[in-house]
Formats: sequence, C-alpha cells, structure tokens
Amino acid sequence: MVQQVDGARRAPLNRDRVLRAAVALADNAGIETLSMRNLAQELGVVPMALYKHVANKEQLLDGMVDVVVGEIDPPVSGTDWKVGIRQRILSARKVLLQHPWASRVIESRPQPTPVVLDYLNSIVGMFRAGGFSVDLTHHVMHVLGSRVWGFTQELFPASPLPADPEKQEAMFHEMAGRYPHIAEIAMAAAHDEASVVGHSCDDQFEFEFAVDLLLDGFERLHEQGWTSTNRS
Amino acid sequence: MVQQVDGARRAPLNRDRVLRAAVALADNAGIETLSMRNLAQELGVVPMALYKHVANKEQLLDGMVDVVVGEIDPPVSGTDWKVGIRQRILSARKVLLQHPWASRVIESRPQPTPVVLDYLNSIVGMFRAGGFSVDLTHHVMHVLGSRVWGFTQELFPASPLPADPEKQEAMFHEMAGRYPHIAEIAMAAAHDEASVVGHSCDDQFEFEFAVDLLLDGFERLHEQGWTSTNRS
DNA sequence: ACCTGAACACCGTTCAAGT
DNA sequence: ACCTGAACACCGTTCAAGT
Repeated sequence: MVQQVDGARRAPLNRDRVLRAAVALADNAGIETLSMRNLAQELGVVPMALYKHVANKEQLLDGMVDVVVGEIDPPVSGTDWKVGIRQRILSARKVLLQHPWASRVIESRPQPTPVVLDYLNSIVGMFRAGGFSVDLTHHVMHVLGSRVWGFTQELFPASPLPADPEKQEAMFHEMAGRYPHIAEIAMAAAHDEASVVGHSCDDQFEFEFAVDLLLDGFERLHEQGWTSTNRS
Repeated sequence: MVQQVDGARRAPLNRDRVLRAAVALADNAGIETLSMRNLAQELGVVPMALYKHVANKEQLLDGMVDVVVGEIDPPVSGTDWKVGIRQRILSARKVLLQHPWASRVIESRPQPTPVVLDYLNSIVGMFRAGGFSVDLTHHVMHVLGSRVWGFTQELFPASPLPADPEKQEAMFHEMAGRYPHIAEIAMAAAHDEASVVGHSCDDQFEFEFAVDLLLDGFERLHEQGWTSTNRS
C-alpha cells in the first residue's frame, strides 16, 4: 500500500488519461520535454506502466494527434464548398495554435490514424459536394498540403531580437547589406505594426491570404472544367 | 602511432569533410542513423574529435543543410520572373530528391544560416526584378512556403502495401467503406498508372501542378495591381 | 596546448524476477 | 497473471586526466 506517493487517490490509468496528460505536458513544458519517463512521473506512475496503454512512443504521438484533431469543429452543413472548407481550415488553425507542438508532430507521423483519415475524408467530401471532379479534387488536396491542418511552413521563424537596441541596429544593417531583398520586405512589414525583422508578420493574415489565393485558384479551375488531360 | 586503425592515411579532419561525411551517412543509412558517435566512427575518429569542427549536433545539421542548398542551380539570368523562379524551384526539388532527409531537416532548423538566407534573398530578388511590389512579394513568399525548397508536405505518405493481394483487397474494401472520398480519389489516380492506394501519385506532377497554380495566382494579383490596402 | 577516455544525465524499451 | 525494478543499448555533451 505504498503506491500513492502524493497521498491523493489517483483515478486508474487508461489510454485517454495518458493521452490527455501527454497533450497537457507538451502544451505546458514543450514537446522536447515529453518523454515516456517524464510523462510517467507526471502521472505518478512507473514508466513501464504506460506501456499497458500505448504500445510505444510512436503510438503515444499518434494518440496525441488524434486528441488535437478531435478538437477541430465539425463541418458546417448547408454552406458553399468554399466558405465551408475555409471555415473548417480556420478552425483547424485555431486548434493548432493552442498546441504549438502539434504541427510538427502531425508532419512526423509516418502513417495516418483513422481519426486523421476521417478529417481528410471529410474535406475531400466537401470538394466533391461542391461539384469538383474526382480528378481535380485529388490535385487540389495535394496543393493544399499541410494547410488543411491550419499551418504553413514558416520560412523565417520568428527569432527573438537582441534586447540591446544598438545590437538590433547592427543586426539590421548587416541584413540590409547581405540580404537586401529580404531586408526590404521585412522593413515594409515592420512598418505596418511598429515591429522589426522576425516579428513583423501577421501570421493570421498570411495564412488567410494563402488559403484564399488557393481556394480562388481552385474555383477558377473548377469553373473552367479543368481535367488532367485538358490542362488549361 | 596507433591512431590509424584501418591502415589508410586519413586526410586531416576539417569542417567540410565532417559535413560531407554527415550528408553521405544520412543519404546512405538514413537520418535516424546519423549520430555524433556513428559519424565519428565513419570518419575513423573519436566522437569528441568532431566537436573541434562543429559546436554541437545542431550546427552539424545546419552545415548539412548548407551543403544541400549549395547544390541548387544558380539563377538563370535573362528570363521572365515566372520561368526563372519555376526553374530555380524545380532545381531545388531535384536536389532535395537526392537527399530525402533534407526537407525534414530544413524544416527543423530554428534559425536560417547565411547560405539559406542567400537562397531566399535571391528568390525574393527575382520577384522584385519581375516588377512585384515589396508588399506583394512579401506575401507570395509566405504562400510559397516550403515549396521554395522543392517539397510539399505529403498528406498521404506512401505506405508499403501488404504483398499478399488478398490482404490488399481487404484493405481496399475497408478504405472504401470508412473513407469513401479518399478511396475515390485514390482509385482514380491508381487508374492512370496500374498502381494502388498510397503508391498512386505522380509526385512530380503534383508538385508542378501546385507551383504553377501558385505562380499563376501570383501573376494575376501582380497584373491586377494588388496591394494589401486594396484587396481584390 | 591539445587530445581523448571516462563519465554524466539522459533516452525508449526489454526482460526477468518478484508478488 | 500482473506489475515493475533493473538492465540494455543507445544518445549528446562535459570534464578532467593524460600526453
């Protein structure tokens, strides 16, 4: 009778509790802190106890992705394909922003889980319901890529700037000298919001801009009756 | 005089030799096999000897990315922005396909190296030379995202099918039942090339389709005189 | 001053011993 | 039959001892 170290009676471990604890740990402490050992400790359990509920760490990560994907809003029925898909993707984005580790983990999964396939299947279905051909739907899904999950690969990850304004200035000058074109667009963006290189982008605007450009492109191809043999 | 275990006189270690050996090891044995210890062994050297040439494993990965990015063709001068950028990106793709680990490693870098910034700077410069506004260039770079490196996030990673054709059939039926829309597009693609779910996509076609859709969209915005305050 | 073996603080997971 | 401590086979990196 020494199994409860911290006095509180613990609910019996199950897969769901393990996954939720893993998500919480990744949210709070970062994905790099998530180890089977740390997770076990968090749950007041010996590391090997986890292996009763998840086969290994890979399955743990799969399960964590399922938890996150489960938070995405269900499709809104009775809407145009374009606004419906747009809403769904922006809902996915909202969820992803609450779990900053999730985009990276989604990308790392070698095999999609049923939950992931369900989500993708429903998005595919929304294009089909909007009248898209099987062929075109296939290709636009590829074009959407990871954006169906609400994220974009960041080309210029936001890097914390040196606090010292003098060093900031030096850094900026070096940028402008070596990478004039990058400096130019960074400058222009910074203008908008009293900000500087690296902190300058309104990520939500960039994301919506990209999604809308893609959806508009898809619409145009659809209206033109695009087929893979009749490439216009 | 016992330092040369394998008899052959080894060239003195330097950063370049370390990076090239790391790239070769990742190419041949997979990125998961690349450890400081394995790399050292490959070079006939004690693990700690590597730390004279790279500060740590993160810097090693940065250096490996630089080697790969260095293989991308320089810009072809005297062309239209659209074909120039298209060529450059397809060249990047060719390089990336020779180093399957590289896309994942590029994505994982928290800070871009000078070599990476040079490449991005040159792409930005190609848009600017094509007459794109600073503003529009900024946003289209975000839309391009990881595609400037020649890769797309795969939504359905090619999964090896069970060799047993009976199991294949069972798998297919389950797919068609649970994920009818996915099954439908997978089926259609498979039709084209006597292939099956998961092996069905012509990745090069999908990539070029996406890049062309994006470049066409960019061109349209440019011609329409798009600005972020005058969103059409 | 340079080089490097041993050690440290971790991993995920196996396995056999204990209940 | 179930549970779990110790052990295994790894990591990246520090550090002190050896030359």
